[in-house]
Amino acid sequence: MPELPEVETVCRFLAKELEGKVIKEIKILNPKLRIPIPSNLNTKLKNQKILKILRKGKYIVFEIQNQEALIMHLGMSGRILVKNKKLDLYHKIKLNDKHNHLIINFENGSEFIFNDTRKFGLITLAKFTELNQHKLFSKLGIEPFSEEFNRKKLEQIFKNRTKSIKLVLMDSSLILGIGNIYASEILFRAKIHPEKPAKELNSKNIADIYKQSLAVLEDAIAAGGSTLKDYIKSDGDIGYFQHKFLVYGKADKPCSRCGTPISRIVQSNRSTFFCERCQKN
DNA sequence: ATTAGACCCTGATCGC
DNA sequence: TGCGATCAGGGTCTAA
Repeated sequence: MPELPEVETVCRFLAKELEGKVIKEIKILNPKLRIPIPSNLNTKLKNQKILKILRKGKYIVFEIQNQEALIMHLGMSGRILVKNKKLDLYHKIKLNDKHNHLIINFENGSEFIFNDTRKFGLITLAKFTELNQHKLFSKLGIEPFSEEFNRKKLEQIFKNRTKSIKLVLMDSSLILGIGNIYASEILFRAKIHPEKPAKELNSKNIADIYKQSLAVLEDAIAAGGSTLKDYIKSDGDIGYFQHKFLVYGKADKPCSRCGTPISRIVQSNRSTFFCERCQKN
């Protein structure tokens, strides 16, 4: 379920909590995920220090002292729990342990748990220096928070593309990190119809999409960050954050801008929410 | 090459 | 209470 902002928030928390920490032991409870968890994880990573934790699209990458890269993806239902003695005192909300896939114990007593009900997530290993050539990363699109992401580049991506703009925004081989929720939110704020073929957008539309993409993602990260504090105090779970959305999940509710009931349609098996009246472009 | 749709898996919820 | 249909914020594979 997490999109770029949620993964970013998780990454920041993990970085704060685990960078510089040394892995004591990794236990694989259930290797069955989108890619099976490699059985040699513990052998490869035991007694190794975590140098850095970073985000690539919706992937989380742990740079390990021995130049291995531990790669994780949360899929739809993946959640991460970090517990240490202090947090454990406050630990109230329990995940269903049945879906714990992996536990990492650290030398300082912290415990990291990867939990994924639907098993669409993944945990795997790669060489850190060869990350960009890795099968998972080699054909990824542009990162919204990078120099590459600008109006010109968007224009280029949209040009000659018959695909609907909503599906283009969600296509991770073109643009990274925008998922089903934020695609709807961005188009609402940019006042563009989700089924509009990308190539039909004019330069004003493109400028709006550029601006609103960044704004929506930044807002969500900010919201995640502020939520995080409270989350950690009461619970080690850093998987889910509830943001307030303008259109997502609001079918039949009045549009916040004009009062027209929000529409729900299906594009490529995914729900899209939009306002027929506001999003005519 | 590009696109829409089926599919992977489990659980919650809704209508009958 | 039970049952089926539908839905859920991910990506990948395939057929056209």
